[in-house]
Amino acid sequence: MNQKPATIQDVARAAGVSTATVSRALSAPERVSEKTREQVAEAIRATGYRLNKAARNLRKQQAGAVLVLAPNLGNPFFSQILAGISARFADSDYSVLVADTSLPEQEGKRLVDYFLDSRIDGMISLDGGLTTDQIADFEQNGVADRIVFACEWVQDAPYPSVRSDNGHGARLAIRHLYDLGHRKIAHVTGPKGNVLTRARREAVLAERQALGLPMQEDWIIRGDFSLESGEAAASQIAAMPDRPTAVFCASDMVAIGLVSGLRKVGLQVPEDISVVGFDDVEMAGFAAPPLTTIRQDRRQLGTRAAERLLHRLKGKPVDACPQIELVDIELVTRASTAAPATAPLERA
Amino acid sequence: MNQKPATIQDVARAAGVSTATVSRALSAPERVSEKTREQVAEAIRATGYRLNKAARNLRKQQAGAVLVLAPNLGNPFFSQILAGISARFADSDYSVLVADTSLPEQEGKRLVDYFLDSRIDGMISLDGGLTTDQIADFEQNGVADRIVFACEWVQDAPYPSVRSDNGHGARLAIRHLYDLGHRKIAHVTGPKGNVLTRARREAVLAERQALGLPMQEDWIIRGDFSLESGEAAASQIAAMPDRPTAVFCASDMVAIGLVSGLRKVGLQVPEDISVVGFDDVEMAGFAAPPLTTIRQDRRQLGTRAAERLLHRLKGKPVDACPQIELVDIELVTRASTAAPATAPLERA
DNA sequence: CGCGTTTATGTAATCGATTACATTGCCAAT
DNA sequence: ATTGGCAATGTAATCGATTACATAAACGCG
Repeated sequence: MNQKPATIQDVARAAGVSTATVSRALSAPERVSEKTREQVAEAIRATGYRLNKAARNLRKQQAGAVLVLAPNLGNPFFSQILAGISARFADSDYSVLVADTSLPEQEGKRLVDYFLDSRIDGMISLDGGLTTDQIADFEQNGVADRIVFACEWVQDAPYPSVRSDNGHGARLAIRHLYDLGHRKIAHVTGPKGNVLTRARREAVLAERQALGLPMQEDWIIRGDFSLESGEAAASQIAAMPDRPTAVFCASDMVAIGLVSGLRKVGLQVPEDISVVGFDDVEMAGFAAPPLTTIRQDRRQLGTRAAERLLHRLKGKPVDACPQIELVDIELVTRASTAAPATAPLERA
Repeated sequence: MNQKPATIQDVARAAGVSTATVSRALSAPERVSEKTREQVAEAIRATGYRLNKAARNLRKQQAGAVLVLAPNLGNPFFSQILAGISARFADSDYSVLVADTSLPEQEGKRLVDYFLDSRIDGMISLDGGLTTDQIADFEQNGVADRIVFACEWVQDAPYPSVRSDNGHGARLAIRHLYDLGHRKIAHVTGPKGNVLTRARREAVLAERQALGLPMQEDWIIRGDFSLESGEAAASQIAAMPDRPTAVFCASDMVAIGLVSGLRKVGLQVPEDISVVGFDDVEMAGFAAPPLTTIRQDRRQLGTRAAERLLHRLKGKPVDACPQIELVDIELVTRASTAAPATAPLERA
């Protein structure tokens, strides 16, 4: 019952036509007559034919797959974007491959090898931290125009990217805290060298300046988007002589870690300190207290990047779309922010 | 500067040998002489040759890829497993493809088509909820022996699976609560029909019985692993005339949602109710209060399933390994569980 | 009617590897 | 010297599609 799968030859024989006609009936139906088309359709049904993608790919000199490069698949933030990408490619002729740049197994490998081995036709990178070597590899091998960035991007490199308006998000956060009455606002950043870290930090600084808020060196605290770094930031903040009344975190994970850490040192959120996150991961609304945050539409980041890559792969002119596509971002107000407690002085 | 990539023909010419020899030098070095091997190596260096996987795959009648089927990529629980799988395949000749069964785009498609289109050689399913139609498809097309389940599995189907010892986990949870002094223990389950739901529920029932604990119909509450279902369970529990003093949840997400919901109705964890989760996602340790839970080694679930599939694909005898591989599980005690408050009666 | 054009289809080369089978040369055993 | 065996390599078929080019039939038009 388990024969060899039918090939296009078998179909051709069954339909009484040539393989060329079968191929055409499949990929360019308007080029064969109504009658033949039906015969072929019938023959396909009869034989249970399925096109062999490996054969097609070889002949068409393509790979039929795209790679999604994530800095850390274990992070739910990225998997949502992946889901969006996956959705967009689901009904295309491309398979979606994934690779994790944080994996030690990947260390030795050059990314461009995926292209050179004809395993992929294009790539969406969620990792803006590619090395200059890697970038150079892409240029040299002429695959640079089949790469799109989502969420993160590479500074000063000519790759199209789909991203959230990080500056706007950061400004919304600061503005929200300001409107609540906060003046002493700290910021826990992302990891060093990260483009998001930079975009958000710059916007925080600019907005604080614009609002005439006090700036203190140690109110900018280095984090790395992780829960742990948020918790670490909590002890730093608790130890400050001139303690901020609010903290804007570069990610929800940091914010949740921070809240957890603050609680451990006896500080309540939002009574003692207000906290704003970034991303609006599912968990944010269920944290204690529910987290005020900046929502990124992660799924849309994914689908739009996928869309963009598909265009590229179809050979659409490179300049048909803007290099940078911004996805809307919004403030979600929950219980982790409130007006600051009246200052001790005034209370006395 | 951007020539056509070198083929095996180019290498053969450069090395002054035939393509067959080049191929052998690459895939079976011991079959060519030392000298030739070096010539070929040199020619490869000189030409910058890279093997074309599409061509190899066509000839070898394989796809060079495996599919990971996830019920929901957006769920951090699955992405960790995916990371494990990805790691194991990183230095193999297989690419890792992902698909999300929750995607509406996938609806119409038959899973077996991935095999029939020669897009994949094997599959790891994290979804135990495949329909009997899908299973039948696999059998009929002779691909059933290239499928491995991880984490979840299909009841009564002969697929190998790597899973946690769910029963043991559930017993650990109940036992832990019992040891703290709890007697009225509720359980929020997973979704209907899910194998994990069943395994954990059965173990809960059995253990409660073994310990001689009171059983009440409504102390088994249907959930679906999600934050929302945990929150919903909270209101149900709050409304119970005879309220349990502890709840064991089928997932951490449920537990976190439950804690959040309980807080909203004025119940404190662990003072009023103790809560135990399942999975030990990163977040668990940072929840408020930090969550006592059953840790699953998700990464290992992934790597071991990958390992298993690789064996299958290498044509190793099907029965060389046990059908079911269990991964260790452990209780992680944190602050969401404590001894129950003294009963009102005794207190009076 | 005759010629150019269009439409439908067939023939066969092609993509780049692997591998069955053939060939060659060498060495040892008889 | 002959023969058998083995090691190293070459020749060419093969995987299953796509597509350039060729061909044949049908059609239009003066």
